[in-house]
Amino acid sequence: MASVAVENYLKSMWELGPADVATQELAQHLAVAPASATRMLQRLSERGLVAHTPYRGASLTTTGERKALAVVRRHRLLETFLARTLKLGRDQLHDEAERLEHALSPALEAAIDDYLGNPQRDPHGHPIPGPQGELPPEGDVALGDWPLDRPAKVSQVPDRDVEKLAWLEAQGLVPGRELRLVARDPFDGGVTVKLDGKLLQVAASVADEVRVSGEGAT
Amino acid sequence: MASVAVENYLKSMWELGPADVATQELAQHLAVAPASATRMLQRLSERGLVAHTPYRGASLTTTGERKALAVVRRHRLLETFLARTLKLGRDQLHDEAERLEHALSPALEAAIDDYLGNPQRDPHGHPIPGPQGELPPEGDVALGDWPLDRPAKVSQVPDRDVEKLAWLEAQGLVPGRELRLVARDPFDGGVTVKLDGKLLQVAASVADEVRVSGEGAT
DNA sequence: TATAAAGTTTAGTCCCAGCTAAAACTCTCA
DNA sequence: TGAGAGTTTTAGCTGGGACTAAACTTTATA
Ligand SMILES: [Mn+2]
Ligand SMILES: [Mn+2]
Ligand SMILES: [Mn+2]
Ligand SMILES: [Mn+2]
Repeated sequence: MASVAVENYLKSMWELGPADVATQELAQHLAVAPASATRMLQRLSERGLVAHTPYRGASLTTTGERKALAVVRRHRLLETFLARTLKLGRDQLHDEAERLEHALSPALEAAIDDYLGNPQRDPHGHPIPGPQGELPPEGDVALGDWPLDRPAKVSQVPDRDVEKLAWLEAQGLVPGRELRLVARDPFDGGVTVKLDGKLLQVAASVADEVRVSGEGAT
Repeated sequence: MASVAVENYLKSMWELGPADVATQELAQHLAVAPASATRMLQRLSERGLVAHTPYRGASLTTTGERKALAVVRRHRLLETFLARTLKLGRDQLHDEAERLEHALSPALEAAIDDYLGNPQRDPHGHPIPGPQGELPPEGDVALGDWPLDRPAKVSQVPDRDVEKLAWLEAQGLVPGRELRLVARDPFDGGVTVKLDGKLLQVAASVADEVRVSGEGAT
């Protein structure tokens, strides 16, 4: 029903939301000219998928969000499926899923979900929306915001940025890994963590994209 | 590089070739108006993928055939992959592969090929072209053309027609199955086969789409 | 508070790929 | 051989989705 372009716009809107998204931000995220984003927002608004206030920004309607979550679900199921079957590394998953997500029938989506045993998270630790878009509130917190000395477990790593992902992988900072914060740079938000007895400097830009939780941490 | 539409046209040209393909035949195969097929043939001709003689028909150039075989390879690898991992039935494979085949990167194609152990045939028994489009000549022969009483093994079944496929499956007429021809209708080309001691009437339209070979048949 | 800068939308084009209707071609057969 | 039937191409239109340049709003700054 929805074209590849429409699905991509909706997914971007969801990723940048839920607050009003600026035309320019959306355009940048999709590597498209601002004028193109405006045109599309008008079409999406026409179709009731987006609420657009000219010059002010746009946000997903309930219908739009439901469709966006369907794309996110397919994306994350595919990442999980490719990792499980083909043993692809975390840094190879995103780009493949980015294209395949638009070619998955409901039947195949269900078959994959079934095969994987209804997984709750993808290999980056991102939660997988349910068949109707259900997404339980998760208590994960940005690494930079975790209190000092409290044991934590890595729950989410970024999926888009292959550079960061490779570095995290090399340092062993992957979902499931336990660590503690030993220091926080008060200016730029960078942190020093201890994992496996070793100290590691994590830049603010990276710490922003890694999420942790206290669940199951010793 | 090539759009979904272009890839589909090339694949259809290959399936209908190698002789000159009529505009109408191509259009029908793609469920498109003849005028649309003409337009596309002109564009493909412009790009050197097709040799088109107005009012006479068109055929793939070497470059065009190479690209077509790349699509066929992805299609058949995907069918094999989905069957192996998700245990999808032979009748569920084609439609899914039809869309996914356009979203497969060279890296993922290679990973799947590797995972499957470089399969030579897909679940319908169709040969899978190699990475460079290599397709060894195969000696399989239409079921209707097989001599009487000589043992044969089913090597290929159709993939597009879910009806026929379901019937074949129900009768046990699947790749690998051994059988003998016991009679041939001289008028319409239908045949009677014996498999597992039981006799079975096979209509000409079905017998045309099933291929057999003598290899490994007792 | 006026004006400049930044952000957004409109206007005008382009390409792709589909459609219908009309014109052109080819083939067959009387 | 020359209609008429069938096939193919051309002509003209549509919609999706991209672009640049120009116009318009909003926001920031002097
Ligand atoms: Mn991803
Ligand atoms: Mn992910
Ligand atoms: Mn197929
Ligand atoms: Mn097949």
